[in-house]
Amino acid sequence: MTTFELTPVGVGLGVDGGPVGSTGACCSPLVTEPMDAARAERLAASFKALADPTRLRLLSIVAKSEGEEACVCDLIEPVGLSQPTVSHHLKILTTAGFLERSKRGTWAYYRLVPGALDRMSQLLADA
Amino acid sequence: MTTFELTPVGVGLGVDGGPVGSTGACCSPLVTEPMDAARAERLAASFKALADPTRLRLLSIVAKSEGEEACVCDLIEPVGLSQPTVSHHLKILTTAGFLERSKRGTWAYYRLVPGALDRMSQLLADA
DNA sequence: ACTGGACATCGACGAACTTCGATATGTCGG
DNA sequence: CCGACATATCGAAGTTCGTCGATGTCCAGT
Repeated sequence: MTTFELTPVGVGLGVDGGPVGSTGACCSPLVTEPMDAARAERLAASFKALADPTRLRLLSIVAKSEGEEACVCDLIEPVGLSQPTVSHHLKILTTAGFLERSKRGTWAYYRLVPGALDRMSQLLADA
Repeated sequence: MTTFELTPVGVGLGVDGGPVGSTGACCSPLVTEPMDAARAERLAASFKALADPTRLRLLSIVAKSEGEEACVCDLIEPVGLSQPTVSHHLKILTTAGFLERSKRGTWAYYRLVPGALDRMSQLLADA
């Protein structure tokens, strides 16, 4: 597992419409800088955390829960998967910076990290 | 391959802060509807197309290219992968609705589909 | 202390993904 | 028509991912 990134970092796709030296037909050699591999890797890790239907549903359920938080037991039945699997997905979302965990008593409550999704939104908008 | 979706469809994560019948401690049985499986599947498919560093770099390069379009030969060298691999990624991005292809002569030119990324941005913002 | 419950971790299996070389398709110039 | 080139498609190999059952850990009652 390529170890998901800690937090979604803000970076655009890097558009600026700057004129590039136009070669006649094709294959102009200078694209200056596209998007460095490291940045692409981090961004992809964030999107990867969102690239699963179960995880999107988990985010949705947490978001619409009272107090904007939900414990694992609230999440197992709606998604229809085993408890270890749900726990696994929640860990991925937490490691990626979209959820935060707070344990109270026997239960573990998950809630949305305030600006996380908005930051991803901004990334795509700036593209 | 789970056949990527045709176009990113607009759907929010479904937040509305509505009060749910509060059971005493935990595990309230009624979450009404989180996000139907089909919607989650489509959204996840779109994110999956963005969940790869190479594809993000391809989008970036295309976006900052002159005329906002680039042929495959422009893309192979920057990402440092084989031509079949680049072609493969471009197909995924095209099938997902982020790129469109137009063949002129021997070359295939790819450009961003106008509202595609913005639509994804909106999805996350509405969450 | 012991039992029961909530959650996390581990190990394993099948499916999906990324990548490549080889090959097919299609286009232009001679 | 033929050879050179730009892309796409086709297996195949290696890796990653999603899922589960079994197990470990921690907390609250009795």
